[in-house]
Amino acid sequence: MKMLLIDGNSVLFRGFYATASNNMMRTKDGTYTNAVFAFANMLNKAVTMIHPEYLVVAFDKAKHNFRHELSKDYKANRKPAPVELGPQFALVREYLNAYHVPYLEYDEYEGDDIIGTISKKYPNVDVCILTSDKDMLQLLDETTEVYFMNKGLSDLAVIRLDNISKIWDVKPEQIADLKALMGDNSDNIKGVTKVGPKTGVDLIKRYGNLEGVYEHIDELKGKLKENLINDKDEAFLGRTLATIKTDLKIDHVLDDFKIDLDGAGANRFYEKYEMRSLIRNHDVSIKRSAKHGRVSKISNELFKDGTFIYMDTDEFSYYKARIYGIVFASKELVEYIPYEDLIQDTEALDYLKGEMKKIVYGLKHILHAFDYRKLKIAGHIDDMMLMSFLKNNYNDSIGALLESYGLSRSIDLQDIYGTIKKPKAIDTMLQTKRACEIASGLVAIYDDLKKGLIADDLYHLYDEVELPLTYVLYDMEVNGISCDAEVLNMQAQDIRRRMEAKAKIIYEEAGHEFNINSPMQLATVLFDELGLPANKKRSTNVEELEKLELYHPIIHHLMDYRKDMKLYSTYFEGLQKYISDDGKIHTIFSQALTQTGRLSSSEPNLQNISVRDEEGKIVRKAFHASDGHTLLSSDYSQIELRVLSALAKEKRMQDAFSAGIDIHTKTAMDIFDLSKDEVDDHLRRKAKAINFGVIYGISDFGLAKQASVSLMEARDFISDYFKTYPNIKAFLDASIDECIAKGYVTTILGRRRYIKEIYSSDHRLKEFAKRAAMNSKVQGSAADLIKVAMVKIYQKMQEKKLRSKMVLQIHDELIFDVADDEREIMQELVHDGMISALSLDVKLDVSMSFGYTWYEAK
DNA sequence: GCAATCACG
DNA sequence: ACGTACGTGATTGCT
Repeated sequence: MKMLLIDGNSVLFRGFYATASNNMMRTKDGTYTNAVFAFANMLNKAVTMIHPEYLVVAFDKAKHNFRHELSKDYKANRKPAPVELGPQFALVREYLNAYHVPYLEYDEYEGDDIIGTISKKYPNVDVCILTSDKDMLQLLDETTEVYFMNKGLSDLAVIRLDNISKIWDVKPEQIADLKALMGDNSDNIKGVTKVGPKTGVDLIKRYGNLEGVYEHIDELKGKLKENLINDKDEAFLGRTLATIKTDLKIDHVLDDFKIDLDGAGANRFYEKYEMRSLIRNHDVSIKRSAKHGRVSKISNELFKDGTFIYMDTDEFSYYKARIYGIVFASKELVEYIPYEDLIQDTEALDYLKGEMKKIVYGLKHILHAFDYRKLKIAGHIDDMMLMSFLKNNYNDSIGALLESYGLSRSIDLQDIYGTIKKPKAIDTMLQTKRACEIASGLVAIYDDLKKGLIADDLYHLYDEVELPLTYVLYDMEVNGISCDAEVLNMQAQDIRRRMEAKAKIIYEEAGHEFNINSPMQLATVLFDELGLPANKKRSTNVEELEKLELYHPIIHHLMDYRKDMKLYSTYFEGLQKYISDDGKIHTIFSQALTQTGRLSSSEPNLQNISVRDEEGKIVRKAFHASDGHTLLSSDYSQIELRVLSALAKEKRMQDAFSAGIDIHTKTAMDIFDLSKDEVDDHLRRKAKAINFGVIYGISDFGLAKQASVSLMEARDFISDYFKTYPNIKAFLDASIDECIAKGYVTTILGRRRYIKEIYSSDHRLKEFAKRAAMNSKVQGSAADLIKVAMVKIYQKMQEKKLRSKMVLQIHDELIFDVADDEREIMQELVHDGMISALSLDVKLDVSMSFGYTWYEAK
């Protein structure tokens, strides 16, 4: 049996100084908490290390005791505690009460004496003393050890009889005598003049104790002897003061100290005083088991709030993720159930598929992983990944989320599982620890996060758009889109032959072979060997190559080669490896990634399949509908400009959209003050460039480059544009002002993008922030719009039990795999869903087209 | 692992 | 006087 005795004042003091700084830990209302935080940390660390059956904390009271009676100087030079520490004496008692840790304090005794007495009182109990006071070492014996706090909070030195020499080279019972000789400034024990640790230890080792020293006083000589004689009374008094008493009358029985921690109580304390990182550290049931009854206990406890379900997985596979285990977590319990146990635990499985509310991180991934293993999860499920994405713009990073709440980052996923190339042998202890820490961290954050969403007016966006959308995207990912490997491969071979021929020509022009794919080697050939005029950065991108086209025939071939290389490696060849056994490509839609609220698509990216030129566009011939189905492509026309005109309330532009006039032509007419017939292709291109420029966050330089006009001309365009559309100008200015005022900009549904660069003193960054602020409102609102449309259309399709499937989203375009007998209903449903997703102050328009392949449906 | 390039909206 | 269009992902070469 073990008992942990904590020297309260000593631990609190040392904890305070270990964490003291200019910017000390304090709560929102200014209460300093650093010492209590450190105290709690040490207490929990010791409890974890020792696993005591008994626990008690002893404090000093700032009263007079027998030592003061003996010496008026005792502790007389003590300075009062720093003002930041003072109130924490009461706070630590509140903490101990909350945690159900017994503590003792007496007017007439010091903490040391309480600990001394208890440590000697129970011969059958092994005693561990947590302190930072070296005096305590005098209590060491066969059954007593001291856990000694060093400088920081990180390590605890365990001092036993056999290693006491680490601190003092004397025996425990000699420590008071040693102190009597050398004195102790903190207690104002004067000691013998000119005797310090060195002489003191020397004397004690030679003569055993004070009595021994004075019996042999004649063996000493000189000043030392003189001082010893002069200070004899002082020395004996000092020993009495320094001796920890072990015979106090303490009115307690052992059972009073029986450990009975109230983890939930401690958690409430941590919550109240904003020490959330400690929440996971208390003695929750971090276990690896599937003990019968455990899960039902969780469900009973947390029926109202929901239980946290954390899926422990590596990141090697998305659709067929390996589930190592599931953590069930609540505020009181954290339990890791290994997969092998889980699948036999009917209670746990029933709980998962039952209607009780659950909270997860990354729902869509869990749905896939569960589906692959034939596991079920149902009920209302909150997804903290989506919540934190909306609240803080954290893109799919548990680490960042936990850290932002003052919780430590926990162990990196890669430290447990390694990488796909270098998988690790799994340390199950570490694995369990990590998963449980994350789960309990997320539990601690949930309420706050939800409150934050509501406070930031983001809850509707979460609950009515993002969360339902997760199920839509899950379905789209499951559906996939059929892709014919043969079609891709035929083209791939064609292109490869074409490229090889091109390469030969290029080598001839260059005079030797080199790696055309290496921009560095290519730059050498072009700028050094062929002597073509180099740009500042020796860039070889198309933009620069185009400028060189007239200088040398090699340029044209290079551009062809580059284009073919891209098509070959990324599309015609590259896409083939993503075709699964079902003949389909299943992309992954990231819902919590982009800065603006758009989706992103990866493995493979199906949002950047070639379309702009004919050679590339034929990739789309490989994507086709399933049997008895036809692909339907439906895209918003000019969605971002329409959103802009609505947000800016720019009547002239809104009217043009309502009238169905070509917007770029209309812009050219308006800014150049021309009739429709006077606007030629060239002018329309300029107008188009400026329209795009406005969406991207206008800059004269960017426009000049894009529209190939002079900087002067670009400035004039912009000035004319803003004169024509003054509300656009006002809107853009207001967007920047909003960003400066609040640190973020909002979309039509309240989605936020934080742009801290707006406060940068770096001109470049600040200008970027302004453009991003302008663009994000438009791009983000358009993203809101199509997300709502997707949810509405999906719900309608479910209601009507249609067999057609939504398969892709490309920012302003939706692709459906439509059952042939559902073409009419789908056309109407999709059209209406997209047009009326949100009520905007502008007419929306979609263009729709059917085709067996994606190429034809355009 | 990063830079350069280029595919899309 | 800065050096710039906004948002993504995949491939390649190179350190």
